[in-house]
Amino acid sequence: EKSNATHWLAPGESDELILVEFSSPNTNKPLHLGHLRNIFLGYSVSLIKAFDGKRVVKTQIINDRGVHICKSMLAWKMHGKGETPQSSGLKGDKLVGKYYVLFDQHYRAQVANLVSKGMLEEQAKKEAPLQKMVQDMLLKWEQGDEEVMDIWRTLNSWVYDGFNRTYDRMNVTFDHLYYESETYLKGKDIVLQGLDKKFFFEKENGSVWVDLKDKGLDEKLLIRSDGTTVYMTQDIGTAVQRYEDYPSLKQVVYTVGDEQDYHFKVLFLVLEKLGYEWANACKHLSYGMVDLPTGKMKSREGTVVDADDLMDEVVQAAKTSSEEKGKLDEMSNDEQNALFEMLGIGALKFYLLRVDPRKRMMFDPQESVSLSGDTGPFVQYTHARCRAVLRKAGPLEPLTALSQMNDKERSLLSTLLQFRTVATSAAYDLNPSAIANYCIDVAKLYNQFYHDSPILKAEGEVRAFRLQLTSLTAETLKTAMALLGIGVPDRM
RNA sequence: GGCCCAAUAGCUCAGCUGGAUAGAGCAACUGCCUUCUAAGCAGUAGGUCUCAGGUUCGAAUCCUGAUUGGGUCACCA
Repeated sequence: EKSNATHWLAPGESDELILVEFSSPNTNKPLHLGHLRNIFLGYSVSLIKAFDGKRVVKTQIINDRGVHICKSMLAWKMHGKGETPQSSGLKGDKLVGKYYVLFDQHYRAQVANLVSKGMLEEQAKKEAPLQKMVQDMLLKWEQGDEEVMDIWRTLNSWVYDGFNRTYDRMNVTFDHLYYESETYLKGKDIVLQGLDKKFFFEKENGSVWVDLKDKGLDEKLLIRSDGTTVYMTQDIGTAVQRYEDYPSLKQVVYTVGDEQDYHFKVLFLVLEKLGYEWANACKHLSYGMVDLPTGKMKSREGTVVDADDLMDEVVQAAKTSSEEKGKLDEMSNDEQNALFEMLGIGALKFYLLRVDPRKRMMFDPQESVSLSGDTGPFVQYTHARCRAVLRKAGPLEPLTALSQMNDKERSLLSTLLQFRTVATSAAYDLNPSAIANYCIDVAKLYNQFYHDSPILKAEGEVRAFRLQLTSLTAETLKTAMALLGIGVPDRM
C-alpha cells in the first residue's frame, strides 16, 4: 500500500513569506569558524522552511561601514603601497584582514609607547595618533570625501569577491543583500517620530532613551547626545526597511549568537512599542557559540579558525581517505575532486549542524574531519550504498503484495514514514539538528537491514519490497541531507 | 551583584509536549569482507542523568533552591 507513497518527499505549498537573516559579516576581516555555524544554520533553516512550504527570502546585512573598516583602510593607505589581490595573490578578504591586523599592531605599539611615558592606558588609547586618524577618516567617510570613499569602495569590493568565493564553496546563496551603509540612518527618523509620540524620552544632554522597566528590563540608549545612532537604532531601521520591501512577511528569523539575546529582547519590545503589529513575528534564532578545545575563540589572540583553511582541511581529509579506500578508479579527476568537495564540506556542515543550535558546542578539529561514526560521510556512504544496489537491480518492479516484514524492515520503514513529521517540527523549531539526527537514524537502520537481509538475491515480492525500501531510503536521505545543504554521491 | 542559558558514560552529543531495563558516536578491547560498497555490521566494558527538596501512580524531562560553567548588563557593533 505504501509502494508509491513518496508524497512526503515533496515540498509543501503555502504562500507565507518568511525572511531569514544570517551570516552578516563585517567587511574588515575574513570569515571564520564562528561564522560557519551561523551560515550553515541560517541557510539550512531557510531550506527547511522552504520544504515546509514557505516562500523564503535569504538575507544578510553586510556591516560595511564604521571604525572597523576604516582601520583596514588607514593601514592599507599608509603601508599598502597600492597592494591589490592581484598583485599579492591574496584573496580579497584575506588582504583586507591583513591590514586590519597591521593597524592593530601599530596602534598597540603607540599606546604602549604613550603608557611608558607615564600616560594612563585609558587616555593613551584615545590619544594615540592612529586612533585620531581613524576618527578623522570615519568623519571624512560620513562627509563623502572623494579619496576616502574611493578607498572604501575598493577595499570592500575586494572583500566581497573573497566572501563570494567562500560562499560559493559552501554552496550558500542569498536573495537580498542589505548594506549597513545604505540603511544606518533610517532608524534615526523612526526613533525621533517615536519620541514625538512619547514612546521614548529625552535626557538633558539630548540623548534619546527607551524605558523598558515595566517589562523587567532597563533603560536603553537609542540616539547619542551628539545625534548619532547606535547599533539598536540601525536595527530598528533595517527591521522597518524589510517590512517595506516585503509587506507580506509572516516571520523574520534573525540568526544571531546568544551573546545578543538581550539586544534582541530589547529590539522586539521597542518595535512593539512603536506600534508595529509585525513585531511579534520577529524571532531571534539564538545559537550557542563554538568553543575550541584550546578555549574560546578570540580574534585578537589569533585563536580563530579561518573558514577557508578549515574547508581546505576537511576536503583534504576526504581526499586522503578516499584514495586509501581506492574505490574511485572509474572516475575522472574532475569527478573525484567534486566528490572530495562534497564529502569534505558535507562532513563539516553535518558536524556543525548535528548539535542543537541553541546549545554551545565544542569544535574538535580531529572529529570534524572524521568520516566514520555519526558523520555526514556516514550518511553519504549509506546513500551511495543504496544507489550501488539499485544500479545492479535494474528497473524497480511495482510492489503488488507483501505477506510479511522482518523486524529490521519494519523499523526502517516506520522511520522512513516519519520524515514529513520530523521536517515539519524542525521547521517549526528552526532546528536542523533534528534532521541531521534523523539522517543518522535512517542510515543506521538501513545498514542493519542491509547487513542481514539479502536484497538482490531475494526472490519475488521480498526482492521487490527490499528494492523499494532501498530506493525509498536513498530518496529520503537525499532529500533530508539537501535540507542541511549537503549533497549525497551515487558512489564513493 | 541583577538578569539569561547550560549541566546526561573518560570525551562529543541524542533523549519530542513526563511513561517500561537512560541511547549513539569517539577512545579501549573482541569478532565479521571467495556472496549486494567493511566510510559498514555485531559484541565487551563504561552512567546515583551535578546536588537537595517538591509535584505525580510514574521525573533525565515539570517546579523551587543550591553548586559549577558560560553569556550579558557601553553615548561598541
